Amino acid sequence: MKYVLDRFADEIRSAINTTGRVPPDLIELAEPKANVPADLAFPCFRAAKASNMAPAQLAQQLASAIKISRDSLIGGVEAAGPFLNFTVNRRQLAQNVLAEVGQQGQHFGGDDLGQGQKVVVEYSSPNIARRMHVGHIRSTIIGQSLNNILSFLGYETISDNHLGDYGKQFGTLLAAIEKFGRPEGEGESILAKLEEIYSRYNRLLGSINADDFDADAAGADDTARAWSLKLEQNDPTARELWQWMVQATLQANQRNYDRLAVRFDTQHGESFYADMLPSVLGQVEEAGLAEREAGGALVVKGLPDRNGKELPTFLVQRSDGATLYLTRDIATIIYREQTYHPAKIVYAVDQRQELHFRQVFALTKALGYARDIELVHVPFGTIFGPNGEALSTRKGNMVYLEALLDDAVARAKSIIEQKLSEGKTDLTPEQVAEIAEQVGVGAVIYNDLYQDPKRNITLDWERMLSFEGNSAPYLQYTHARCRSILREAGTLPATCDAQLLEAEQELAVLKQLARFPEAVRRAGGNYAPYVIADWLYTTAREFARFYRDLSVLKAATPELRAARLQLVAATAQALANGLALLGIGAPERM
RNA sequence: GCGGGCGUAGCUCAGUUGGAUAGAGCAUCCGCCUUCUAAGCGGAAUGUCGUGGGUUCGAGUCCCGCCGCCCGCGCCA
Repeated sequence: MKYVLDRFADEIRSAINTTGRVPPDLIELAEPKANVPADLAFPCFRAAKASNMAPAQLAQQLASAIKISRDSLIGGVEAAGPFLNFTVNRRQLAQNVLAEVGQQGQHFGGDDLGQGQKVVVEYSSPNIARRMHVGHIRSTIIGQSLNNILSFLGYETISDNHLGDYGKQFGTLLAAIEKFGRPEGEGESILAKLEEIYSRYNRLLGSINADDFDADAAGADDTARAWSLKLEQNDPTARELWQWMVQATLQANQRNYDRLAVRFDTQHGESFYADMLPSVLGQVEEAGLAEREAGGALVVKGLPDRNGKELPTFLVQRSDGATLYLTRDIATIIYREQTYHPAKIVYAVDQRQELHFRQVFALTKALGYARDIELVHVPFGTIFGPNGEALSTRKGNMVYLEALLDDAVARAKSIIEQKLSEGKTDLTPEQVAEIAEQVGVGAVIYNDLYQDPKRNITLDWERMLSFEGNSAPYLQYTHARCRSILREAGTLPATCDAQLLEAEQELAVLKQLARFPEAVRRAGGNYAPYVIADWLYTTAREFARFYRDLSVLKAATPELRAARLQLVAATAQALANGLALLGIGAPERM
């Protein structure tokens, strides 16, 4: 899809090309630094070298050779040393941007580049019978945003919550329920109780490490093993209890998902693929990719990754015959290939799984599957406690998602109430509650999306719940200010003369709006929601300057007022679109 | 040991396939609410871009070495 800045760049390339002085493959455009009074530049170094000329000389020649028609998007061209600088035609830009936002509304910024292609996005993936904690927040928030962005780019996305509902911890859980009784309650409290009896049972086994399942339960407890076996053999009692745990977990998590605007198309847990495992193992062995060791384990050695590097040895089957999650991940890819035929499968999963995914992807491809599927692991860093210490249930410093959201919302509420008492805003109690929810939750989401996901995060409550500067509330506030002006104005004029928007502040906002589509494409291409966050923040700042200097409602003429109102409406729309891609709400007032 | 990630202002981070004077927020200091919401705006101050080489017209960005921090490397997920 071509937006106004795309056409602007096309026109420039074509104009340079028409001069016949630059080979087409050397026409590369770059965005000038902020201090340069130009919108797009052609650095002439390479082209000059090719034609044995000084760069500045070529720039000069090109500048005089290029002719600009009256209705062109190019407003001007000028040589600045070795750079050929182009400025956009302000009037054309204003008209085009306002028309694009006006016509496309909530679709402005979207694209059709993913048309006809499916993408499976796997994220969140919490464990059954456990509360969602900081470890799941990132996957959930980043994954949902990626899903939104890819969908906005025209891909048909299938969001999948790959629940941890399989594995040996369920034997222990069933044994724990048998011993301590089935917990009662509602929502997360029931999960908290399950965690409690689980770790109590683990302590019985002599394990204190209940947090990351590395307890070596071998030989420790026959009961847990027996339950594990029963579950695998579809024993009715075991199945019923397991089913109940799954349901209780889904129900509790759903509340968090609703608050975070997280939606799944499917929630197939690992157990969903259980039937496929024997076949996968058979294929691995048949293909000669793995060796059966004396103990019975099936081991893959020396498998090259996509760069030809040898991967460390890994197991696809334990010596006791059980499968591993790597095996299940392969089955999952095969299922997705056969069911959806996706162009990509995107995993929003912890950075520490990097090797795991290289192994999964390599073995899957080696088996002949997913040949046409781009398998993408989008890794993110770890969240540490305020002092940089690791968070764990064991240490008692774990941060749970629901509590975190509640904290943020409470904080937002008290700030709104303060504004109310200062007479700075006027809201009903219902509105206060609703806005506090959007603002508080938005702050938490934004804290996770405003930077490159690869970075680790050290929790800092002050910053996380900061409502100033580069934060979700600031963006929401800017949106609310726009809406406030539009409310005061009453009806929005149907048409306006966009050419009246000639002030620098207006132009800066218009340019920023025009950059949104490219920001969305870059966010999608790099699996980087922070690109959207960056764009939102810059847009809000530009709008704040406009807001400070130029009155909309008291504009000098009715025509100018109408044009500015359209600009405000477009800004509000674009901000709302960007926030939606991050999963953040845009309240009408604050 | 091998592999992955990170290193930019006191703190938290941006910095497109190499391009023009390295940018924000927070914190600090100084200003701005009779005027569309001050969750805002303006100004001041803050940098051997971890380090040493190399590539070239040009390197925070690419290549190599080194240092520091985090993580991963068969029977957990």
